[in-house]
Amino acid sequence: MSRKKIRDIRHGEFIVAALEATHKRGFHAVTMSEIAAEIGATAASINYYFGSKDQLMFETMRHLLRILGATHKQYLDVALDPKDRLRAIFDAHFDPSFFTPQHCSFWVQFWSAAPYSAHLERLHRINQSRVKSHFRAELAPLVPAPFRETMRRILQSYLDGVWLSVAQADRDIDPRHARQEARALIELVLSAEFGSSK
Amino acid sequence: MSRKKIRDIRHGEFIVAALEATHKRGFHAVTMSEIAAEIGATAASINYYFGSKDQLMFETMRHLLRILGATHKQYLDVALDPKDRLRAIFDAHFDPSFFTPQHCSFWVQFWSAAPYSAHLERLHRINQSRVKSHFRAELAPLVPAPFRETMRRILQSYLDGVWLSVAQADRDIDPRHARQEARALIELVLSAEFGSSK
DNA sequence: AATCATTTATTAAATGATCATTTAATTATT
DNA sequence: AATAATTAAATGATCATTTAATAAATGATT
Repeated sequence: MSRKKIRDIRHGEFIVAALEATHKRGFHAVTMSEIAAEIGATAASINYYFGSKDQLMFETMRHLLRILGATHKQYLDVALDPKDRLRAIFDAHFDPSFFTPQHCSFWVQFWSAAPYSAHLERLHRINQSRVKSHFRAELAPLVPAPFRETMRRILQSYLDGVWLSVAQADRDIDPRHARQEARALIELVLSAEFGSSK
Repeated sequence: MSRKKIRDIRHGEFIVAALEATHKRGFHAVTMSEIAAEIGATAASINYYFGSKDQLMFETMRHLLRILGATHKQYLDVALDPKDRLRAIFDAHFDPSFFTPQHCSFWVQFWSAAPYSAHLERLHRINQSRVKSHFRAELAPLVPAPFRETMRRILQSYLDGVWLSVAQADRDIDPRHARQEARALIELVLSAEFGSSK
């Protein structure tokens, strides 16, 4: 049980450190030493555990993706109807454990760095299409096919835009408020009169 | 008339070069030499004209902000009613001259860099509040006060989200399509039954 | 026009700073 | 004793920026 302990502990600690230090100094500006200092360690130890700075950033992003996926799953499991399932996507993204300046900030910087790194881009693509196909699936019973893609893009762009704004706000954001507005948008989208339906 | 010519020509050339090179290599990764090479010049000449790399990036962003502001103004000038004026904001952001991978890409990277540079943040804040107050003004005659801010945030987040997606798409985006979807969202927002109105 | 002095543009090479990464040694665990 | 964890110091690469020199344009004076 204690065979892998230290390695796993450090792994987690450095990921938290990377999130915190990156939020403070920026994805590119942040140095190995700053990240290490966050937990009173030294730059060399990051390489001991992760091999390189890029790998650490990669693992940190993967960590966020895992949290997001798991949180989403939790909400899905208790969703009762299609509308609930659609809400679950937003609820996951706006979960208090996730909807923080640190996370949104790292995420936005990851977005902007992804096109320039094969590894990051792969992660980004995987998540993007995961979210996309969930949106499509949940919208299917709610919106007629001809309007579905437009509605999906509206919802998905909105979602990204909200994270962007949190990454840039100094003030802390209230997750409940974000959810409330997301629900308003969902109502709007679903209340639309899609030509044929009226 | 030819007193300032060379200086002005180079100024413009280097800004175009910065946009192009940044799109290719990324905001932070791009080097002075790469930018200069874009127009067959040398890194030192950038400092001759701009003083520093930071200044060049700053001026490049200011250039984009000016274009956006001017384009918006053009659309406003021909808008006939409140709904047209609201559309003008989207039309400007999705103008073919502006809605390109280069521009959106630079813009997204600027967003992510802004919180870490006093200069950039100032630019960002100025533009953000300019757009915000336009949205507010145009929505005023169209949406009852209690819902206005929510609708504004929905529209503005959507707008940012679309640019984000363009920055990440390899394929070229069709400005007409973007406008069409923006109009769909506007219709949605304006067709909402705001409690009291029905 | 022609000459030369002055200012403006441009560059190649030098400078110096900053980092990620490596290495080689030290300390802690098992 | 053997392995794992940690670090201080060395290495080497990459850049932005400076410097010092050269080339090009300008313009004043014959």
